Amino acid sequence: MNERNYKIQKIDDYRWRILREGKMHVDGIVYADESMMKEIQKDESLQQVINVACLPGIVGHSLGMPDIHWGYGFPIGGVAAFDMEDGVVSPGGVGYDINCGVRLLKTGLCRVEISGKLESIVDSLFVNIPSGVGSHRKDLKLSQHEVKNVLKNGAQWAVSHGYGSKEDLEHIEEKGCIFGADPELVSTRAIERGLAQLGTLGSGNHFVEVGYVSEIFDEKIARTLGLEKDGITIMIHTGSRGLGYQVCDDFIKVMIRASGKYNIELPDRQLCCAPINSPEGRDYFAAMACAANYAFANRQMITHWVRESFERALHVSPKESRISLVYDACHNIAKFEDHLVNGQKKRLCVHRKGATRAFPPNHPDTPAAYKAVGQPVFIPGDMGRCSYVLVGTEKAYSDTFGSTCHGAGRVMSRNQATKVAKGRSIAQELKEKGILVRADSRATLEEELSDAYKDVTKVVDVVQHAGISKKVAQLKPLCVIKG
DNA sequence: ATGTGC
Repeated sequence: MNERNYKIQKIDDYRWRILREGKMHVDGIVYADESMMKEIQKDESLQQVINVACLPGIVGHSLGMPDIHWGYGFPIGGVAAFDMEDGVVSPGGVGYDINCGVRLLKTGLCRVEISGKLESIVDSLFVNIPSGVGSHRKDLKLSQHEVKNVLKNGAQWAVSHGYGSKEDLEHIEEKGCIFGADPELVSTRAIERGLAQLGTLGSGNHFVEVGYVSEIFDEKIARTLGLEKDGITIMIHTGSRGLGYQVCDDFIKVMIRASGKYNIELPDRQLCCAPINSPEGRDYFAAMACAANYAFANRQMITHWVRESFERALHVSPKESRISLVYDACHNIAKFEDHLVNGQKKRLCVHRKGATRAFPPNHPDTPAAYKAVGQPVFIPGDMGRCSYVLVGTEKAYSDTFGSTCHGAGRVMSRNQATKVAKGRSIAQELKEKGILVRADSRATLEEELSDAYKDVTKVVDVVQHAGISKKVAQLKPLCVIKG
C-alpha cells in the first residue's frame, strides 16, 4: 500500500525534486524542510503531485507547497500551470470550495482599547454572521435573478447594494470580480443553494478571527499595508458555500465524460479534465468564475456585518473603528495569467488549490497602493497559535507561477483529531490561553484542534527561506467564531 | 469543503 516508486532528490534545504519518469511530462517540485518532507510522505499527496505531472499540456513543474496534503485528485497545496493550446482545466485542480480565500481587515483600534470587550465582540459577530453547515441568512434571501447578478459581478454587486465601499474593491484580487463568468452555465440546483447563503461562514476550517499584530518583521512594508504593533485586525476565511460545491460536483460529471471524449489518459479519475479550449473546458471556467464571484461577494458581505458588529459591541462610529480592507486573496482557483516559460512570455491556465497568488512588486495585478511592496498574502494558522502576513516576490513569479502556501496544513485527519480531542473541552482550553471561541458545533471545534495542524511558523519559514514570499507581520488571535 | 452517503 505504501510502496513508493518515485525518486526524490534534495535540491536545497527547502526544495525537493521528484524526477520525471514514466508518463510524467515534467518534474515535481515540493517546498518543504527535511522534517516536513518525512510527514508529507505519510499520505498520498506526493503521488498526487506525480499524477498531476502526467496531465496534458502541463508546463514548468507540478508544484507542492509546504502545507501540501492529500486532496480530491490534485493535492491541497498544489500549483499546476497548463499551456492554453494543448493544456487542460480541471475541477479537481481548483477544489470543491471554489475561491475559498482569506481577507484581512485592519482597524483603528489597538489591543488595550478592546480588552474587556472581547466577550461582546465575539457574541456580536456570532449573532450577525450565520455559521455552521448549511447556515443561511434569515434577513436576506435573494431571487434567482439577483443571485445571477452576484455571479456576474462578485464583490462589486455587494458594494453597489450598500455592503462596503468602492475603496474595498481596490483591495481584492481581481477587484472582486473574475472576468468571463456566465450564470447560464450554473445549474438551477447550484443557484438554489446560493439563495440564502450569501454572507454566511460555513463550517470546517472557516472562521472570522479578531487578532492583533504581535510582531513585525518588516517595518516599511507593514506601514504600507497599514499594520502596526498591537493594532487590531480581523481575518475572514470562507468561500463559495453550497453554490461552489454544487458547481464543482456538476462539472466533475461533465469532465469525466469529457476526459473520455478527448482521449485524456488519467492516472486517477479524480483528475478528470477537458482541454482549456473545448466547450467543456470553457463552460467549466465560466461556471467556476461565477462561484468565485459568489465567494468574493460572500466575504464582502461578511465584512459589512463585521463592521456592524464592532460598532454595536463597542458603541463606536465607523469613523472611530476605522475598519478597512488590507487585501482579499483566493486560494482555490484557476486563472489565466502571463508567465515566462523558457524565457518567453506565455498565457497559461494556473491552477492554485490550497495555494495563494503571491505576485511581486510592480506587477500590473498588484494593487496600486502596494505596487512598491508586492501583493499581500495571508497565511492563517490554527485556532491556538498565530497567523502571518507576507508579500509576494520576484522569485515566486519566476519559480512557482507567482504562488505560495495557504495555511498550516493538516497533520491529522478530521477523524483522528476527534479521537485526540475526546474528553477535552477545546473551547475551555482556548479560553485559558486567552482566546474566546464561539462555534456552531462542538464536533467542528474538535476537528479543528490546534494539534491537528502543522506549526504554521514552520510552513511560513519554508516559503520565506525559499524566497517565494517575504514575512511582514505575525498576528495572534483574541477571539474567533467558527462553523 | 459539502443540506458531511444515493
